[in-house]
Amino acid sequence: MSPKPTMRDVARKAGLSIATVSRVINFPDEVPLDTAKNVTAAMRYLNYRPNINGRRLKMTQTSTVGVLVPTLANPVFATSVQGIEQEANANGLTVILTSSEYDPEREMGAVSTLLNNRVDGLILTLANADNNPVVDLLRAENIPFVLLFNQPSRDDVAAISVDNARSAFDVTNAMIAQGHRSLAMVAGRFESSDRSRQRYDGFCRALQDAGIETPHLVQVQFGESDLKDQLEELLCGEHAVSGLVCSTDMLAIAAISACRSHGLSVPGDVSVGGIDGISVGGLITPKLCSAVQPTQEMGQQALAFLRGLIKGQANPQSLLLPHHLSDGESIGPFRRRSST
Amino acid sequence: MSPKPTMRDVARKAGLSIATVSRVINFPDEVPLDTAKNVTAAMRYLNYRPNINGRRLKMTQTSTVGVLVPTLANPVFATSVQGIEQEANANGLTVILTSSEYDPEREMGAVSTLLNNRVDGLILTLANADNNPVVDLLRAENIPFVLLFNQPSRDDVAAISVDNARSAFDVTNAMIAQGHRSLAMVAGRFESSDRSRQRYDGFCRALQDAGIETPHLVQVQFGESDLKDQLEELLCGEHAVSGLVCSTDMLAIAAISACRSHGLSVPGDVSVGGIDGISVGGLITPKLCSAVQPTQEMGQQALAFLRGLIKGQANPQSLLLPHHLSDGESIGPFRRRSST
DNA sequence: TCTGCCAATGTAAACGTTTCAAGTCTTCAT
DNA sequence: ATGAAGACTTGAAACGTTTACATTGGCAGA
Repeated sequence: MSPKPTMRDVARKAGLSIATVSRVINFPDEVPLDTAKNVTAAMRYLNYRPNINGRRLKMTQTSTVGVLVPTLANPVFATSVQGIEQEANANGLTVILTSSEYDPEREMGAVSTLLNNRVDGLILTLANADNNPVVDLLRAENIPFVLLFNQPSRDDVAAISVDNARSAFDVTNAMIAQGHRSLAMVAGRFESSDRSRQRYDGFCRALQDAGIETPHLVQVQFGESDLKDQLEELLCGEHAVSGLVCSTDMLAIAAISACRSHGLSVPGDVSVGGIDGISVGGLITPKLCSAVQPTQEMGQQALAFLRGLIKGQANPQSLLLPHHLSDGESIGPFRRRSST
Repeated sequence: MSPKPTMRDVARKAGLSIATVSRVINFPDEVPLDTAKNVTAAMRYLNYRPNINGRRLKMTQTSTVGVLVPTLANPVFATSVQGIEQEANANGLTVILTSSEYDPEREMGAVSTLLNNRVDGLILTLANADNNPVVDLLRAENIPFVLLFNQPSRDDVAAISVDNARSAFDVTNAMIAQGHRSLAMVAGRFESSDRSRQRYDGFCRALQDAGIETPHLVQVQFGESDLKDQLEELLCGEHAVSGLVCSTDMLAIAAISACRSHGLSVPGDVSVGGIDGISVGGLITPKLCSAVQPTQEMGQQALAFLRGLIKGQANPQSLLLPHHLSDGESIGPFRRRSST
C-alpha cells in the first residue's frame, strides 16, 4: 500500500492547491460549495486523514490537555478522569493520561513528558500542592493548569476541590453526635497525599471542639492489603476505639472489612465513616456514610476551567465545591462493646 | 518571556550545528563526551524542551498509543487502563485516552481521532468485536491493534480476554452445585457489550447441562440506577428465583443491594455471583463470589502485545487468560424462602 | 474598452525535528 | 610533503500542515 495520502495528494486529485484544501478543512464556509464538495470527494476517494502532528507543529495550540492522577485504581480518580474525558471530548480536545502511582518523585517526570507534548494545559492531582516543584515549573513556564482534589494554600493557582478539612470535620462530628468519644483516623500516607493531612486536621479539630483528647492516627499505603493487621491494636487493643474516620472511601470499605475480620460488627461495635462518595459506597452493606463530593462534575469543571485559562479568559482561582454527608448506615450510636 | 527555545537555539548557544544537538539527544554515545556536555549545558541554560510534535512529524513512529474503553466509571476498565498506562510509561510511550460511553456509534469517531493523531497502535474494548466497522477499518489501514476483554470469533485479530462464556458457566455451576434450580442472569445490554452476550451463553449452557429450563434474563443499562425496580418481579414475583448470575461485578454489587432493598438476604434468600473480580468485591459483605480475571495484568499484557505488533514481531492472535472463582460468601446453599 | 473590485484560488515560507550525504580536521604511514 | 583513514561535524532537505500575501479572472460601472 502506498504511504498515507497528504494534503498535497488531495489537492492534486481535486485539481486545486493545498491551500484551498486546508481551507476546506478549517474554514468550510469561506469556500464555495462546489469546491468544498470537490475536495471532500477527493479526500474520501484517497482515504485522506489529516496529520494532526503537522498541524500541531505549525500552530501554537495543540488542542491537547495533559492529565496526571495518582492512580486509576481508586474509583475516585477514575471517575474524575471520566468527567475530564467527557468534557474534553465535547470540546474536541485530546487527553493524554499519566499517573504517578502516588509517588511524588514521578510527578515531575510525568509532567515533563506532558510538556514535551506541548499540551495546551494540564489537570493535576498532586501528592502535595504546596511547595511543589511542579507547580513552580508550570508557573514559571506560564502553562495553564488546574489542580484537582488539591487544596493549595496559595490562592494564585487554580484548584478545584471540596473542603477537605471540613469534610473530615463533618464525618467526625456525625460520630461524636452518636456518642462516640474514642475515635481514630485511618489515613493515606501524608507524604503522598495532602488531602490526607488536611482531612486529618479536620478530624482533629472536631475532636478538639468536643473536648476529646489524643486523636489516634494510622497511616496506610493505598493498596497495601492488610488493613486487618494494621488496625488490630486500634480495634481490639486495650484502648480500642469505637469509631474509625477514614480519609477515603476505599480505606473505609477496607476498614469495614477489617472490622469484620476481627469479629466486630459495623456499625454495631464500630462505626466507620469515609470521605469521597464513590458510587459503590452506596451499594454495600452497611451503606457507607461518607462526605460525598461530586467527583465526575469536578472533573468536568476542571476541564471547563482549564479551557478558560487557556483562552486567557479566566484568572486562576480556587473553587471549593460543596460536599454533603450521605445517609449511610455505617455510623451508628455508641454502644459499650459486649466483652465477648 | 521569549518564545520556547528550539534545537536551533541550543545549537547556536553551544556553537554547534543543529544536527549535532539532535544526535546528543537521540544517540548520546555516538558523540564525544565533551560535545555532549556542552550541549546539555546549553539545553539546561536555555530551558530547552524538545518539541515532540516536530519529531513526530518527521519520524514515522510517534511513540503514542490510543486507548478506547467504554467508560472509566466501571473499575474493571479503569484498572485495565491503569495496567496499560503503567506498561506504557515503562516503555516511554504516551497514552491517549478516549471512552465510548458504551455507545457503539461513538467508537468510530473516537478511533478516527486516535488515527488522526497517528498513534502507533491501539488498544480497544469494543461494544461488539464481530462485524465491527472499526475492526475492518483498522485492518484495512494496517494499523496494529489489540482488543481487550473482547473475544472476537475471527482468529486473525489480536485479543486479550478471559473465556467469557466459561466464566459465566463456572459461576452458574457454583450456584447449581449449591442446589439452586431457579436462576436468572442480570446482564448488561447485548448491543453495547458482546461480553454480556457471551456470558449469557455460558449461563445458558450451564443451565442446559443441568437440565434446567427457561433461563431468565434481565438486560440493564450500566449506570442505570434502579436495579431495585427492574429486579422486583424476578425476586418477589410468583416465580421468584433463588440465584442471580450477574454479567459484571458492578451489576452484582448493585443486585445485592437491590435484594436487600426487597428485604431479602444474600446469600440467605438469594445467591448472587459476579464476573470480573474487581477489588472492592473482596471487601464487601458478603464477600462477592466472582469469576476473577487479572484485570490489570491484562492491560499490561495488551500493551506488551501491542508493542510486539508495532515492531512487527508478533502475529495477531488471541490470548485467553485463566480466570478463577473467588471464595466469596455471596453464594450459599439453596433454601426455600421463608414466606414472610 | 477600460478601471477597479471582489471572490476564489494559488505561492511559498514557516513550524521544529531527523537524517543522509558531504564536509572538515587530525593523525599517521609513506 | 602527500595522501588515506578516521573521527567529528555540518548543510540542507524533508515531514504535513497553516497562513500572510500574491495572483487570477470576471464583471459592474464608466
